[in-house]
Amino acid sequence: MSRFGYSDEDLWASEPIPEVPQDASHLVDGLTIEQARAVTHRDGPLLIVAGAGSGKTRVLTRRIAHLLATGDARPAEILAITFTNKAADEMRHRVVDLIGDDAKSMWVATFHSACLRLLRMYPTAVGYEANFTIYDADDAQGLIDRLMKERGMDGKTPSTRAVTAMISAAKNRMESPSEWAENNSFTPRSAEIAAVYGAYVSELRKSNAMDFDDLLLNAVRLLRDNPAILANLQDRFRHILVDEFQDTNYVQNHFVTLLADRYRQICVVGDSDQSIYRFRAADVRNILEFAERFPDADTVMLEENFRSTQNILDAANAVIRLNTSRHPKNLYTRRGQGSPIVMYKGGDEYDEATFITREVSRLRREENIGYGEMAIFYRTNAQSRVLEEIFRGAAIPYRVVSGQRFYERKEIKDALAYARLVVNPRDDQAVRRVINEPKRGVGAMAMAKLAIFAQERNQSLLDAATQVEESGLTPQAVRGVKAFVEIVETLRAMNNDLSPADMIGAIVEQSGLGEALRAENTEEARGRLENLGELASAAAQHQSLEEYLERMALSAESDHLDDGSGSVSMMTMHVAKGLEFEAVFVTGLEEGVFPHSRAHADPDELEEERRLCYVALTRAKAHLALSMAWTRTMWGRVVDGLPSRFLAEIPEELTDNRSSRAPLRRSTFSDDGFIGRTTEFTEGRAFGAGTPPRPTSTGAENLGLRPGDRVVHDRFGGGTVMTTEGAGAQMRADVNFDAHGRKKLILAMTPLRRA
DNA sequence: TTATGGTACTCTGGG
DNA sequence: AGTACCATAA
Repeated sequence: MSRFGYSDEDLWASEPIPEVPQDASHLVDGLTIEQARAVTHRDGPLLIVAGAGSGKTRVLTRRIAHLLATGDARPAEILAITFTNKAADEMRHRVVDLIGDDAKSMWVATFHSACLRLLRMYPTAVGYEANFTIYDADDAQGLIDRLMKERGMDGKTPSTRAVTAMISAAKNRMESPSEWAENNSFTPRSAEIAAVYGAYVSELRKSNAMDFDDLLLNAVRLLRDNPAILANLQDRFRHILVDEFQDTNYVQNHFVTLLADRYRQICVVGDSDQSIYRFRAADVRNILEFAERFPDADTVMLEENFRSTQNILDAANAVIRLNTSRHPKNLYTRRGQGSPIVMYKGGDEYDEATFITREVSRLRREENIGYGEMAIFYRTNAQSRVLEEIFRGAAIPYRVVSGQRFYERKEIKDALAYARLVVNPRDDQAVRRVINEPKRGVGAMAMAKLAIFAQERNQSLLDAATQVEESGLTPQAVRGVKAFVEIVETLRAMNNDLSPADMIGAIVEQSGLGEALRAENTEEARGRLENLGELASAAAQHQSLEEYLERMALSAESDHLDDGSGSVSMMTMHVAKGLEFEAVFVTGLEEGVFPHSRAHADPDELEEERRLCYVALTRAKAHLALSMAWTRTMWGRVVDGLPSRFLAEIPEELTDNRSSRAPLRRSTFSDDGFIGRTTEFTEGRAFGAGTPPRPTSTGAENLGLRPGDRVVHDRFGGGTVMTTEGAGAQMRADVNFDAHGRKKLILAMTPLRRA
């Protein structure tokens, strides 16, 4: 058994085939006819079109159990692919519950971890050493940024971000740098971008490292270019099941198709309406065209929803119906109409959050719904802060299910960078990360010189660093580099004798990270130390540092989420996919927030936002509330918002408008455009009853304002226009007020005149 | 040359 | 409200 925890013998271990197949009939108990068809279908490709809440996971797990119980498959012949580790774990547990421990030798994994496992078994077939490490998104972007700057690109146009995204997209389409250049000749600076892409690829190889995209890409290369290995794996994985197939991209589809090509025992499950990973190169066509790729495929449609009330389904259907590229479906439920969908339009995000705490308490009190059965969704992570603040104030237990991985915290990444060097001394990005962490006098200049020195000698950074005396660095820098080399070598020697947990401890102490944090003596530093302690305890569960490292690299924080535990869950709508809650709150339903402003100019993006909305709404079993805020602080500035189009798309008869008539928090009126007219709205007007509190225009949008113009605001006084955008009723201006700072205002709502 | 404090810029989304 | 980048002091 290798230190990575996988081996060939492991893969080929023979298993006894049950002499007498177990009785499998109980595995279709309680299923609908269509579900049972999906479970018992044999011989040939199968597409399961599974609407939201149609019992998809149940069908998948029953199908696997059924394959095993009937003796049609041995556990070792099954490869089941999901998108999250959490889904994989759950599926494995549920199958084990159904048919027992035999099932443990199945491969139930995410695309990334399945590919990684294969690559660890055959690294040399794709030109890697077995101890390759994984570059996370930060490492990748950092490397690309450096390569761009070396080529005189300043990282502005195109931005490092944009180039990183282009390279990732190219990899996911399996385009080489030269192919990319050909296909993108109209992209500004395409030749330079292609050069960066090419250099990026070779840097990764030189460092014996792969990025996330490489895991998929190299796995496909492994299969495509090594017929013997492919044949072996096809024999091994005779039964392939893929969950969330609508979110697969070109490489993933390729991977699955190669493996399934021989025996064609492939079952894919998905719902085109829930495809929300376009930004990750997911291609809905993979599911829409599955039947063309496998002409002998059978299709099962699961249209009965077992999760939500009809009101919730009607609302979700009303929104998704407006998309054009989809398989029309007709979701129905036998659960009855249910309670209406609650709508709330708050003055600002604090008011919105306060409404949610009130409603959470009411649901708990009157409907007897536990906190653990409630969830709050938002479009972007930044929106969680105010919600957390208000929940803390209301003393309601909550937890944020962060999309951010635990290991993205700085201290964790630093410790893991040392660990990566222990495993793979050629990991240059890890050297760059921690050679001066904690500070040992090796700054940017020293690092640049060391890199040139290494390049001249065609060595990795760490190898070059061992001969730093010859590099011509300043004495201070030489001392620092030598100390660093010493630390890494000590740690490498220790790795043979220490457990993973002790290794993390040794890393923290030997590197000086621990001491630096203790010296800081702040609350924050103590928190970071605690995180490092957590890292060590988590490592205790693993065989080796190597194995732990890769588990960390591919794990999301949401994977470690235990269920319920009596707290209200807060998460992005993307994280929410696949989950369900008794009560769901969807927040921030404002144009520009949700749908995100990025989608306004792009119909495809808008369709994706709509699918995201569909996903969010269909998470709710019994209670659904939608809310927005008329003003919201974003980027530290107060911004006016208009209700999301999604709100208007939901038929009014399904809803119950609970917008507050109570006097709003002062902050609502202290910072935005309609101050000074509050009496006009508060006297007898149903503010918040579903209409904007500003029936007429102030006329400020017709002043023809341009940057540099001086203006006077009823309350904020004099100011200078910085920028304007839009026109007519939608026209906004960014004004820098002499006494009140910068505000972003919708002019039609703003009591503003020329100075 | 490196460490540090102030200013600019950004916030989709995740393995 | 953070974080990245840049000018300035040590």
